[in-house]
Amino acid sequence: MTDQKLLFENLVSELRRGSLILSVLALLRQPQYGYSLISGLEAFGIAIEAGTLYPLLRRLEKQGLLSSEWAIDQVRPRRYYVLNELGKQTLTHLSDEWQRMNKAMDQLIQAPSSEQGG
Amino acid sequence: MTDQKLLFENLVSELRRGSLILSVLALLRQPQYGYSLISGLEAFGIAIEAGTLYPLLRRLEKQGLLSSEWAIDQVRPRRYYVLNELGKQTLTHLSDEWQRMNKAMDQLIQAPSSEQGG
DNA sequence: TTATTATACTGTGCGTCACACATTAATATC
DNA sequence: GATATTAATGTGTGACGCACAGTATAATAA
Repeated sequence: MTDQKLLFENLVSELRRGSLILSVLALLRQPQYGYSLISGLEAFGIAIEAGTLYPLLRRLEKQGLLSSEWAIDQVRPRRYYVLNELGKQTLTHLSDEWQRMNKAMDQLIQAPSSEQGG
Repeated sequence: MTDQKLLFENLVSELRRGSLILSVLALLRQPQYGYSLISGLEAFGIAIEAGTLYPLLRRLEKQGLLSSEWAIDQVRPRRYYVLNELGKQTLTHLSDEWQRMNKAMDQLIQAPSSEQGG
């Protein structure tokens, strides 16, 4: 891979970074286990590494946004995560913030350069 | 500040993080100096710390997306930054990626929870 | 004379992502 | 029956980048 491609990949990583948590929270309105989250997000075109997701889930649980439990009555043992009350509130707040940022970014990107600066 | 507020601020930071570079690049289609970027972004509702911006500008220049020069013929010496060719291309690519992510996030957030999982 | 605004910069700490790795078992393939 | 792939969950380390708290200077405004 060329330097420029590496640079661009890096910038995209950084861009994606912020939205990771929000997308995970959004999916977790319904109970999900790690592996299903990965494929679920991928179906939406959002890539997340297992080594990123699992620590993230633990962190979010530690911060009190999720609760989790093992389901052993399935083909394979799975640990299900789901939003709790604080998690739902946080999702709402973060969504609002996202929408807000979104409008700002749209204006910024689509604003003709000539109207900037000055 | 309460723990929960701190937590939320932290999550918002993380959310904002990805879009910082994109918004800076977008403004830099026109020559800008650091301080004008800060106020310019603030006018769009995007907060960025001076201690975040200046290292970012230097990094982007080092990565070959910007060029900069001092303007000493003004009331105060200012260092102007502007996108170069690679920077413009990068901005285009990142914007596309942003739009893509955006659609995905919209679907994720607005999708009724009942259609998820399973 | 003091406070505020304008302007640029640095150093350090902390949080978080990505990558590589480890582990186990159910399927699918040969 | 042996081998590969998929399903599933984790850990440890490195590197990167933001935020915060500073430093510094000078032009304005009070």
